[in-house]
Amino acid sequence: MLMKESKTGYEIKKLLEDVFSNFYSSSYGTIYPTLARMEKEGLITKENVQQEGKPNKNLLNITDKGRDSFNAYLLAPLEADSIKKSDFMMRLYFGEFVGYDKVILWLKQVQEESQHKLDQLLEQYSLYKDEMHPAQIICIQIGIEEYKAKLKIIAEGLSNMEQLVLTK
Amino acid sequence: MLMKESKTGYEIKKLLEDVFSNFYSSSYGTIYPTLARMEKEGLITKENVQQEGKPNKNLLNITDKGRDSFNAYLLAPLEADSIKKSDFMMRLYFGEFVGYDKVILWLKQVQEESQHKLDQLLEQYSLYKDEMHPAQIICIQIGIEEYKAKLKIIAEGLSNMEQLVLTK
DNA sequence: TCCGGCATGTAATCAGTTACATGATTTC
DNA sequence: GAAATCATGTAACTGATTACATGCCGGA
Repeated sequence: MLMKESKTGYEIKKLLEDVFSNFYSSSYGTIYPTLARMEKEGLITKENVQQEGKPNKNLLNITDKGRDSFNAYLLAPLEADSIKKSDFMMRLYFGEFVGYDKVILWLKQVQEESQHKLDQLLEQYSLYKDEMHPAQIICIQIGIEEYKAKLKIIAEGLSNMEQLVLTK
Repeated sequence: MLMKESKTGYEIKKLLEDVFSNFYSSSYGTIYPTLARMEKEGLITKENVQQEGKPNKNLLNITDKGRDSFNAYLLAPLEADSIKKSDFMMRLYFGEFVGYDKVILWLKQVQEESQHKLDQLLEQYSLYKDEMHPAQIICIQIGIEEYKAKLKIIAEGLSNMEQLVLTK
């Protein structure tokens, strides 16, 4: 994230919560210790910047060693994705042990959340697609289409379930 | 998993690797300690079964207290999904720092893996769909359609990328 | 002969979250 | 007056992975 311009830990956190939130998670408890380790290893340097009305900040700059390390990472073999643990999917799997009404509730809840996530991605896409690299476009499109697919099945499942409730 | 019939820790592990692998991960290092804790809490009982030619096994049975606990879980609010960390998506996001050829390599690799996962899900679906509960069908269909969506974008992305390589 | 399957379990390690502490400023 | 934003960081805890130990059987 520092390849193009320097950032603070706080800004990195916001980026992770925003664009990266679809395939990465984090918290201050990992970010700041990692940053400290990276400084110790000479991958980044900290530059203290005084501010008025706001707390001082540490602007992080990437070093040449840091650039080398990042490039080496990009050339290294792809790491396997870690599985997303989904309580929703788990419950669907055990849906036979609850009533249809409960399953419908779960579906509606996840439908709403997924729609919200999709809307966010679509907005990001329309805002930035002109300045995005082709690979980034693929990245965001995968997110978009995965949510659309999920929402499609949820909608179909809901109408089937609601039919089942009526005919019972 | 014990609601319908008793199982061993080993069988639970296999199930987690198989059907549940799309939305849950695990290892012996979590399974056996969890099982031990559940026995201590009175949610399950262990029944030692002698076997010939094979090591003895501990058949796990759910208790009434265990059933109550499971039902209480199903009635409790849905827990948020934990994010899937994806090295592939992360690299796509930073694709501008490598050549198109490298991005194409990543895409092809994930294409193959995803196709394999999709084939597995489709096979499971065709084998068991007649005996599956409607909610389970939704669960497996979400997995199937998500992989299809991912593969669709990867295929589109690949042909765009290959075009870009040629015209450069 | 070696590998995979059956079967249970532990120990060391690593990674991650949550909650806190601090404190000024701006917005509702 | 409360809450959110800016901003950095730590400590305690929880959770998970990895690798190992054990050992027999059947098949390539």
